[in-house]
Amino acid sequence: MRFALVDANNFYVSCERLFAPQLEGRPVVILSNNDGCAVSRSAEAKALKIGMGTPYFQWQKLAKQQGVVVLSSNYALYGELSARMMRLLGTFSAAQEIYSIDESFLHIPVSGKDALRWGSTVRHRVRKELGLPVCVGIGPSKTLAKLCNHWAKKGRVAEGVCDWDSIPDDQKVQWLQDTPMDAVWGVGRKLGESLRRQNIQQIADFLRADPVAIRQRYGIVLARTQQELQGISCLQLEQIPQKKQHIQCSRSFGQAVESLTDLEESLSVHTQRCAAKLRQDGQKAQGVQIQIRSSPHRGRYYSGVAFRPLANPSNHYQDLWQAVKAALAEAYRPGVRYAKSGILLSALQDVNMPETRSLFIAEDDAATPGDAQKKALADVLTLLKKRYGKAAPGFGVAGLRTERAWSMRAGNRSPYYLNAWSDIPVVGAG
DNA sequence: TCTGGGGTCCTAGGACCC
DNA sequence: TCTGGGGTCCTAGGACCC
Repeated sequence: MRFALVDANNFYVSCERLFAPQLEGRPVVILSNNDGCAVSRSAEAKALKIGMGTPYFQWQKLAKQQGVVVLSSNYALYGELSARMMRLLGTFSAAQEIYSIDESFLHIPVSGKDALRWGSTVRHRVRKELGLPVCVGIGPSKTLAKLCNHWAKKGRVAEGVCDWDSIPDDQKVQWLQDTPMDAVWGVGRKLGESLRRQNIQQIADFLRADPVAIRQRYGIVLARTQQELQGISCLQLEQIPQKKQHIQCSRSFGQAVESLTDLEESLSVHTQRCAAKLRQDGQKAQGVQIQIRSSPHRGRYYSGVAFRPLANPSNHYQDLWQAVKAALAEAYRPGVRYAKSGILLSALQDVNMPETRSLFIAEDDAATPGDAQKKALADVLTLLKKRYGKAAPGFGVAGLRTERAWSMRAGNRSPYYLNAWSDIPVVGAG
């Protein structure tokens, strides 16, 4: 069995260019939430040495001088285009794993040298039907498919398709000799540094290293990576998305806040998003953790974390909110300039599994709404959300004010081309 | 002035048990 | 002076991914 990894080229930038063709050939950078750091860069922007994940203020001047187009991120747009791309990719193979917003692993449905032609077809159809540029890496393991995709993106092969089995042997030796370890899937900055200290610089060094020593020093994960690079497949395609073990929602504030009220508002919004994610995943939570913290980059750092178990497993806002409020009271310290708040739901369980309920809470207490009523209300709110988006009603302290001190900054967001009639471009309107 | 968000997995260390 | 061994469970923190 061989694997393909199909990965879009600077996906967010490519999405923006679809609707703004004048951005072709120009340096373009997409910023993270709050216009914080660079998360997607066109080839031209990479050439200007604007690093992935670097804070905007560090290269703002350069961007201005060089005429870089800087955009806030528009996740509604990227999400919709991602869904279309994944649907199309799914038609090329019986087995697909959606690995990230812009990547899919696929089983290759053809054998031998036909793989190259198959990859080329995939690439051309995605380009033609969706307008998105992608590269295809093909190999006998997921890690080698990833590596070949990396080489394809670096332009080492013609046509953006790189097949491990089609690389001439002498070339393979050469590439393994000149590709550094941190290009490998699963090897980041720290591991890369540590390996370098062990005199393992390039992939070829790593392939020569003693597997027992690797297993002992670095653990099972890297030992597996070594096997995968040798063409022994250890990682299977995960076609059915696993249920999540944690669900979290957090956001940095547009500007620092100090008041309990502001923190409550933001946490209430996170609680509603978390509850929606939980129901979407078909799960209930048994515990809630909140975190409020100041900026780690300035002044004295404060991080307040508090946990509350839920009396009964739940996926309803009303129950979660009780726990969140209690946790907030514990974690809050006055006088701190808070930069971020977040919620983490843990001990999740399938809604269909039998649950252990509290002995001490009367199930038929008429004073509190029962689960059926909460569910009915949640369903209605979900529908309204779908129809009216941000304008839909929500619970409690959230949604009272539309302009909040803590709202995100998004100075230059593109229109919702695919989600709002009013934002659809009109051909010929200039 | 200004530094994202949401996941996973692994390991170390402490509490506790017999 | 000298203070066991082996197991489980939980949590915190680190590293990685995109």
